[in-house]
Amino acid sequence: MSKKEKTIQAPKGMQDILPEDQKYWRYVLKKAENLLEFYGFEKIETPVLESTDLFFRAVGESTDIVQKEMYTLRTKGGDSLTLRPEGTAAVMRAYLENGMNVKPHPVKLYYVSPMFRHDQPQKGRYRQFFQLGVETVGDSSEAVDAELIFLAYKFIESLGLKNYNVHINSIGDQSCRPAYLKTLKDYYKNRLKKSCANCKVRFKENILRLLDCKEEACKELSKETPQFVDFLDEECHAHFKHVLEFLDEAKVPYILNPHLVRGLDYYTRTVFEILPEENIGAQSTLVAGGRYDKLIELLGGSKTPSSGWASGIERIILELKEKNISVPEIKAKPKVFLVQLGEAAKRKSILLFESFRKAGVDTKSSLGRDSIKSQLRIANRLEVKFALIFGQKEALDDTIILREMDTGIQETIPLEKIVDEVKKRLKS
RNA sequence: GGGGCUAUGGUGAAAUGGUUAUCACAGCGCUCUGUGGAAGCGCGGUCGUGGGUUCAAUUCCCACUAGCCCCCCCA
Repeated sequence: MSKKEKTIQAPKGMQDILPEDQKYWRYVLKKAENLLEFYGFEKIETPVLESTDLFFRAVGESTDIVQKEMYTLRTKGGDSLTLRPEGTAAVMRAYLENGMNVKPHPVKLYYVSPMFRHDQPQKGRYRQFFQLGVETVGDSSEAVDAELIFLAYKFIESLGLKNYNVHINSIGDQSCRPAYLKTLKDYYKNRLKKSCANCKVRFKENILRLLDCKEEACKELSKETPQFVDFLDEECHAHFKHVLEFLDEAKVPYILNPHLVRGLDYYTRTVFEILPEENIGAQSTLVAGGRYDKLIELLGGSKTPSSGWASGIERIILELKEKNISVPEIKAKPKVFLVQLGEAAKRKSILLFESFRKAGVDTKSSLGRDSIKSQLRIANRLEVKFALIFGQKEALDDTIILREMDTGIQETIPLEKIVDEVKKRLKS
């Protein structure tokens, strides 16, 4: 008695994308591609693994992503590599490494790639998930931010999703942020005992994060918080103002959200998210992004102000399904089914089938089956228009029976004419 | 890292502390090596894993694992 082997499951939080779901993926990717290519973005792929150091430097050591969510492994040679938790850092590394800084700027790039974060899986959140990322590198203009936000919004809209808002804020830059952080510190100093344990840590490590804490007590506190807009220096303020003016012009609905900050350290100035009107929980964010003027310098490049966003594909697809948005089917229904009987016919069937492929006629067959009954049953289930019956007799005298499935009318046709005959009848 | 719910053929469900675990759908095979949509019959589960309670566990208890969901956080 042989024992059955235990079956193996996919790792926690990782899922198969099954054939029946492919139509959603193709739909979303096609929409994104069409839109972005038109706007001059070029596709880039980077390795799944990067030096761990890249994310330490780019994403920030104090962030949750780096502190507790990275899949890090050591190579036999002793290097520390990490499955990328996000795309921007890797793409900027590729930008520098491949000398894209000599290209005309801005360099506009996009990618659709799997990202990996070791956190608790739940709705719309997986340990391996695909991100569509879009980056405009080397342009500090407010128009770039506005265009990116516009594109993000158009992307959502083009999918058929309605009632989404852009939430937007500015978190300043190196010159004005310190003053704001100091004010924030002063504000919280006396009130810290009212806030949650996490926020007490954040107070020391990343005080900006106090603003978007979801704890009730902290929410209360942050209502009264001095707002960053009032502390932006002249340049940042003008930049932000102009972004908003562009958005007004482009008719992108936005909501100023002074509590919007980002979980990654590299952001400066503009930050934004796209959320459904009815649900503003963290995991319903469909797109998030912002400007990162200092990132490339952090990675050893020269001053290259840039901006971008990312969108979780699984989340988008979940949303499409929830909103009952229909997407086109991928596979056309086959038109013809080839039924074969007997060894000789079966052998000849291979090339016959191929001649239908060459002629562009969508054909199916089941060479493994022998009985005419079971083959016709499949033909029927596939709802083909014609069945071709190719038996011993036909194989011998080079003919084939063409059966119209609806009527059951059959006709014997010379083998060399069958492809043309089927094509002709499919047209009429 | 914390919490809630769940785990029975491929799928969806049922029942049960005690011979052979039930049903529907799907799959495959046969009735049917020359004609489909129908019908009939058959095949397929060591009841997630490990331990405990018990004469006896798929059933009760515990742990683990996984799934779903929530907090945290992110896309």
